[in-house]
Amino acid sequence: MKISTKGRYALNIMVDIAKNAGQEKYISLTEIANRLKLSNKYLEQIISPLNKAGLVLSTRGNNGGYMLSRKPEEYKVGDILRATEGNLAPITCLSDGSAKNCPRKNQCTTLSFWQGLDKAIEEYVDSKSLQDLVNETKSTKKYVLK
Amino acid sequence: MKISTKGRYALNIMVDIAKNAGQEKYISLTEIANRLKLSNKYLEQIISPLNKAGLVLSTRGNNGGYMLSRKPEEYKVGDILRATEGNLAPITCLSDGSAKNCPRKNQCTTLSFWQGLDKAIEEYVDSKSLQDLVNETKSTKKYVLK
DNA sequence: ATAATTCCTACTGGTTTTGTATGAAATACA
DNA sequence: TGTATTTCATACAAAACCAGTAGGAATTAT
Repeated sequence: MKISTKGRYALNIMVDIAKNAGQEKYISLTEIANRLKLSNKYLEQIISPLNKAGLVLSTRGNNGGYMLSRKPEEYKVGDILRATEGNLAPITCLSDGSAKNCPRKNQCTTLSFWQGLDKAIEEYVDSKSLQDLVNETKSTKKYVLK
Repeated sequence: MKISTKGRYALNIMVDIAKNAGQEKYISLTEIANRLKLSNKYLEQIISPLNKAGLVLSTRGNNGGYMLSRKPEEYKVGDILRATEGNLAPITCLSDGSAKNCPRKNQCTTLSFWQGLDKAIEEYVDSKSLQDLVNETKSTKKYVLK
């Protein structure tokens, strides 16, 4: 029951953009990758679905890059994860819809349990916003003061 | 974010035992596999950790098999899933404990989000019992009456 | 003895994950 | 206009993981 690096890195990317560009300007993936210490090329593949889903805006060419399309508080974390992970449903028959016309539907004693788990997950990830993550940034005050 | 067949089949096995043997007698895996229409050999591998974790009791030899070690209402579904899936934590650094001494711990803006997701999942799976699943069995009355 | 059963471990084909690699298309700027 | 920079698209590949199959040893009732 693991989230892949795509989902994890996608959150990191979005937090990085929120903190370093927001909706003010475009920043390049190279810049983001350097800060996150992750492969530029791999991040390209991860930001692509975010771009297609309209979660970020992009421009090509020199001085191009990405920026947020909304305010950080207007992104549910669930939006970001679903765009990159595909679907958070814990079992396939829920995510591909096959549960609805499953021949064993009436004999299945676990379906509603899984539906409940799916709901618990969706409700949690949709209860948090990108701004909530940005707010997690630890204060560096003690180092500054010293 | 998918549960593997191990976790899914483990629940099916436990429900089957609860419905057909409970703590009264031992039933063989062959019998269970036939009812579930799953591979006997594969189920052997799945029931093994359940046995080692003490969630079922077993006897070998002729007329051997498995039975529950407790009443169905005394199993949290989470117990069964954790025994077979290993761990339900959505990211590795939570399940292997590496988050605690992670060098980037203070810069990590997503850790508490993932901890919260983990908690939401654990709380849900621990709020349901094996008996809850058994109770999901649909009535076959309409067929009987017909 | 024999048949039935759990228990143990190795193997395997397929899929998914986690990237790398190559290059085309677009853009700013000198 | 040419060059550097950037996104965008697609192919490739190693490693890990998943979902089972296979063979046989140990145990037990009859």
